[in-house]
Amino acid sequence: MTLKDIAKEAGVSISTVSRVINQKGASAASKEVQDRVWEIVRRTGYSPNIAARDLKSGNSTSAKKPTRSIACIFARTEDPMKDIFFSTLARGLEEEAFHHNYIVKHLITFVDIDNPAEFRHITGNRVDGAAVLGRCNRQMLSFLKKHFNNVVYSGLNTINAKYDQIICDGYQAAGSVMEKFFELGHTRIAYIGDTKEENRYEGYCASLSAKKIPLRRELVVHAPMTTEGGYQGALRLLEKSRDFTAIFCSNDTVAIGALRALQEKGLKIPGDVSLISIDDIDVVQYITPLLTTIRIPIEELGKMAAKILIDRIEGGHRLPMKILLPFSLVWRETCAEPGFHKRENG
Amino acid sequence: MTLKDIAKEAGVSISTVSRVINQKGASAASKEVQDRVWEIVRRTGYSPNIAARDLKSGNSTSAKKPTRSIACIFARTEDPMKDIFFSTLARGLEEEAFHHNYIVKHLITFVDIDNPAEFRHITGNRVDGAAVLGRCNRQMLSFLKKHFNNVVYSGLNTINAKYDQIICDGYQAAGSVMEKFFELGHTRIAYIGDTKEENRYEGYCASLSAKKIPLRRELVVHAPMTTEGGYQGALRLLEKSRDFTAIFCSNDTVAIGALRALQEKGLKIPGDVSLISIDDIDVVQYITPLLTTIRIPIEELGKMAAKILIDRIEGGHRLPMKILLPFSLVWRETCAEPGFHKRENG
DNA sequence: AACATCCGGGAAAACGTTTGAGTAAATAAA
DNA sequence: TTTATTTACTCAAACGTTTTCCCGGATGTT
Repeated sequence: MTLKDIAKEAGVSISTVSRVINQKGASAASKEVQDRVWEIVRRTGYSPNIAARDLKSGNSTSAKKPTRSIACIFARTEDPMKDIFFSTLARGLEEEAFHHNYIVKHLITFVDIDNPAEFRHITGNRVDGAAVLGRCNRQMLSFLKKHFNNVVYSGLNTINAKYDQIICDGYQAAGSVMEKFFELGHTRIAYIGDTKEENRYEGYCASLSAKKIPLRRELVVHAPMTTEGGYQGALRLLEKSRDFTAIFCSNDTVAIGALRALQEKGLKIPGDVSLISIDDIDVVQYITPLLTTIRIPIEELGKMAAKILIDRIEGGHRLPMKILLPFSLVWRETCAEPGFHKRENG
Repeated sequence: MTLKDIAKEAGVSISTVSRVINQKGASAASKEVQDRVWEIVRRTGYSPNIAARDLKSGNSTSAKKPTRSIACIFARTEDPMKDIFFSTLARGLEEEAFHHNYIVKHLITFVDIDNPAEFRHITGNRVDGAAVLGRCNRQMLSFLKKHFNNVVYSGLNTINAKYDQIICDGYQAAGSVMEKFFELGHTRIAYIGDTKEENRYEGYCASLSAKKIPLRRELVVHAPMTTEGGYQGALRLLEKSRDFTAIFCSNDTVAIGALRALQEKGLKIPGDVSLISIDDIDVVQYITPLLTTIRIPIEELGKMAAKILIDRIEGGHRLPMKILLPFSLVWRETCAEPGFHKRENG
């Protein structure tokens, strides 16, 4: 079904049909013609060819007419638990976008964010801007910038200063975690999580070095930031060394996995080992023991990302901006002073 | 940047540029011309206008040329925990689709699945078919059918037989839950969850009636299927009556919320009340007590949905098919015989 | 020498819209 | 009555591709 078909059937010109459908101005068409056209539209289930429409109205080129839609890009992990973080972020984004009358298109890369095939997938979309969530390398970023023009990053890592970024600083958050550990008297602190291009790991290292505590390789295990990663990571850690009183997990998901491994090995949390992580995703309130973690205002991060992206799209600002949202440690049950258990029992 | 611009700059015709870029056959162009064109393409960062391309190649109309992409449609809830179910389903879908060299576009409706504005959002996409997840009314379904032609539903509810559906029967699952309760000696069984157009509630009612147990209105509470819904639902249930020994929660998310409410009110699970739910989402293995629940093969559901949808797209079958995947009760810690505690202690 | 074949390349017709310019009739203003 | 204005349309030109048909020349075959 095309406008031509409708026009023929209604006995009017294509332009008339187009104008009826798009309600252009007052002198659209007579009531009679309008009714005839709409009847056909409804009966045949006609819906306009968006490619043609976009092509004509310039929606397809660089940035003539806005689409009032933004892309939300992130890489799907293999871990449902980890998706909670992204879901929450995405919800914030959607909510704020909706509030501005924007639509968000979810461009979820499946296999690999570096995969050129994924690029094609992403390129296929026409949006006014893109928000990229979680993790993103320079290559991807510059690609997105070139293609979508307006880009904002949201997550825990600081990225190249030429992009808008709304972040909760993982480096500083890690610092807070370590400081809390130090404050409680811990010095032998292990790390489980990603160690590559990861703010949080850098924060861990920096905190140790600021305290003149040497970094012990046997206390850091590189693991994917998933429950399985946390589980296996903790197991590997225990194999390498037991000489630690605290573990810093790079996120809640890792912590949840690690917790399970530790418990299976008969360790008491926080009796034998204290544990702090980062994120405060929704589920941590329902697991036992309740995770002591750094609260990231995830939904706010998403909302702010939408706000900044839309502001940029609409020309509100031109200079790249970096917005920092605050975090806070929420004290729950997985953390105590070293030797806490013994003293309590003795 | 358009083909015309490149053509002008390279001193060749538009057709030649197009051919070079699309690598058509052997007689594309001389090495010399190819190099010249590619140089300009790279330098200017040209990328083809997809609207024009789609329009021309018929990708925009009904179903001439396949896009090798499918839509994944579901309604975003306000609860991150509930999203786990959909994430898992979506991952299965993505994985299988990827395996068939299809791309999945995520069309997440935000506000309301019945909202016409959402329809526009969805209509904007060109895909070969659509998989709709979780919940879906007839109106939406027929709309999708009309627009996307190939539609498959996946979830726990049986839908109109004229659509492909790959489901895990919530009605029967509810029956299994109730049977288990009966087997353990429970007769006063409460229900928390959605009661409208919901298989699971129907299963609850049917099981009671099969056992000649009258349905007691004070033991069923209608609640949104979220943690908050489960929490509030359990609270309301306790206000209305305490005369029950077991609760059937319509999904894990509700169960997790309910569990919290019950524990806050000082009830022992499973000592004072037994609890069974449905889904077996990933997190239930990490909460305390471990949920006894019906295991739905969520990821399989997604995979099968992709498989069937793609088969239909490629003309593999024409008749609507209903595929049932098996479920199984996984026994964990929230369920026991009534009076279990007393006997154990005495 | 005559013929077919192949190869690099061009002209132009679509694809389904939107929209500015134009027109004939009806109505309003002079 | 004539002239302006509105109403209700139609025509046709774009938008940026892809693709079919064409052509001139080089090469190969009788």
